[in-house]
Amino acid sequence: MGAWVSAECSCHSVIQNSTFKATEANPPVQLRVRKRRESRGSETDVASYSITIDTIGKSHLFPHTANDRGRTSHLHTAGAIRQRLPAKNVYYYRCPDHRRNYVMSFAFCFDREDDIYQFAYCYPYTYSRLQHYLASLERRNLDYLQREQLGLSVLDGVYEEPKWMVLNAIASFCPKEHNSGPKHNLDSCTSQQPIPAPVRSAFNGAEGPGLAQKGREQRGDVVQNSGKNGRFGARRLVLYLVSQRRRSRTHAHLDERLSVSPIGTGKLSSPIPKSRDQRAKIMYAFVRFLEDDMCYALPVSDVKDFQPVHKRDFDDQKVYVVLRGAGQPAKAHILALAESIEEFEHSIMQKKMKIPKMSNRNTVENHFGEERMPLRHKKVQSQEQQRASSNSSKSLAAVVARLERNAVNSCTEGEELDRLTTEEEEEQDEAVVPRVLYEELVHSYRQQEEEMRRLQQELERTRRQLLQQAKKLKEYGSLLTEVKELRDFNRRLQDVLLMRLGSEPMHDNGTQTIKAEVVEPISEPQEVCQEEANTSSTHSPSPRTVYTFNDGKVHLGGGIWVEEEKWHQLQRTQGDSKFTKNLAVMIWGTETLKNRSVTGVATKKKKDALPKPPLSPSKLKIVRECLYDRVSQETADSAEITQRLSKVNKYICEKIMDINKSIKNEERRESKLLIQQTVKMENFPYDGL
DNA sequence: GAAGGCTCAGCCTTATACTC
DNA sequence: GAGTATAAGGCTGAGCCTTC
Repeated sequence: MGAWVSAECSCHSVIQNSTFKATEANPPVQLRVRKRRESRGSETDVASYSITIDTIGKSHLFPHTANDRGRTSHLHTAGAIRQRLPAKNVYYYRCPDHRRNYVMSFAFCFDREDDIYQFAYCYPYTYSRLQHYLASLERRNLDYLQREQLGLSVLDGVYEEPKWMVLNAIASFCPKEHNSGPKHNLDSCTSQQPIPAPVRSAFNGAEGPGLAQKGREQRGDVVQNSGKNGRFGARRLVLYLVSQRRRSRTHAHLDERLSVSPIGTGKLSSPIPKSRDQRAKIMYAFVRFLEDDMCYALPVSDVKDFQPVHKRDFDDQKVYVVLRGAGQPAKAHILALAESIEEFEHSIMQKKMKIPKMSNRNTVENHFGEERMPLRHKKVQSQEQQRASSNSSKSLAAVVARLERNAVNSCTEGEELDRLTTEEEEEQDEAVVPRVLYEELVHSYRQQEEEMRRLQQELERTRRQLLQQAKKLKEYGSLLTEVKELRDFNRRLQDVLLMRLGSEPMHDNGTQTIKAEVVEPISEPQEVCQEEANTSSTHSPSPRTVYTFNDGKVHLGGGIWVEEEKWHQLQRTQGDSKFTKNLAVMIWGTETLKNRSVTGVATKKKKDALPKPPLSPSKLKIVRECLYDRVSQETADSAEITQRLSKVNKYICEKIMDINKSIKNEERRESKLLIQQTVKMENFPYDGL
């Protein structure tokens, strides 16, 4: 079919206000109707349509509406007969054809194409809940409220006992946009709002003994006008209380019982029978004049157009015209009614009657010399101010906390009815929150708390991971620094090695150098390392030498200086062994060497031998470097160089043993010489003889 | 000055113990 | 098992002295 449906919505549609109301121009929620290819038996003319509401998100649903099966059961249709759509025919699901948006779909058969069908997505308000609320209203003992049994409805052979309130007529006074259900109607009826209060007074007075003629005249107009604006009249409200299955019968019964026509078209029977004796007893009114806030107890006859029926038959918000002093009329509020002045005094002394503060002007004394600030008035005032200031910024947590507090209070009271009573009383001061909404808010709050805990745990875990990463990064930085140092050290070593390998003698311009004296001249010039410049002034500058000559000494490196002459002699020695041994004697001397070993390891040949102190590794290094310089000048074979250098320790060890051997031989020679001299001395006398 | 003998530093071998 | 450090002993040759 593919046409838009004029889906008129009631004001208590779940989709707030008019969002559910589809129009052809700009449908906020699209109702797409598609004719189904089916028929109901022989009634082929009856069209069956599949109605789909596009992009209706979960936020549009009642909290408990969408169950686990994704269905909703609170769709209603109001055509000729108002009925509830079966849950099995209503579907709520994600539709792939609508980009996986939520879609509500239900099938419906339009019996008559010329009729107007209204679909309403209503918030459920159960009969039991309504009964509880009515009970709580009864306990408030409102003078303008009376509840009585109106009639019985037939429901499958079982007679219900619906009760009806005369306030149903006033329910229609509320504007359409505020009429969101039976409970709201009742709230509106029983409140002190500008519209219900005078109407209520007029209504009570119209059929009751205290109704003024003017009020009687106004009643019909007000009711009639309100009935035009209101969506649900009295009869519609009745429909909430009785069974729908016997609507016509029950309705007729109610009409008969009420003896009324539809609201605004006929007269109402007296819903609140009042005793004239009760009215007759009201003799005095305690009033406060607006002009000076003075309070007086005056006869009710001084109040213009005021004939109270009972002690609370007045509107404390209404401004009455009261004859004051010498018959001068003045505007005043009625604070209380009593049979006598003594009763006023007694009530004030017993603090049963509170005198509200009328204005913010300076303190004034009332007739009794007392000034009282009614607690309730003060509470309401402060709450209104607080509500006005913080209503917009009220957080979800605060709302939930309040709801939880109310729930706890209600649970401690035990009885459900008491809880409802308490709730209804509180509802006068605070916004009413449905229980389903409360439960949803609590559930949402719990979920958010859980989510917050989870996020906090995740945050803590992430923080620990960051700390570990930072620690690893720090370790990595130190390792990186160490690697860099090692790399630099290795590079330096490589440079030194390359320098050693590339340091060749040296002169190519005829200038004699030190090494040229001891080694054979090399035909080709080679690069020399200029790592250490020759600062000696006694020799011709040789950029190829690696040793520093200064003041007759040669610096071998590591702070080791040797005599230049001895160094020259050393260069003339042949063989690695002699070179190494002589260099060792030059560096350490024989006196040091005879008491040392190369590595400090004790000899194994003698079990009780004590280890001799080792030679300095740095000086050993110098010896090796000198030998390396020498060998590298003779050969470029690294293997040979390595092999020859590996004998440095051995050479030095041999030198040490040779020294010791020499010493021993010397001792032996001395001893032998001594023996020989002794022998000569012993033989001398014989020779002389 | 030449030849021979002696001395001893240097070198090599061997043995031992230890480490890798 | 290979390599190393240490010690001891033997071999060699240069150097010195003596002798011729």
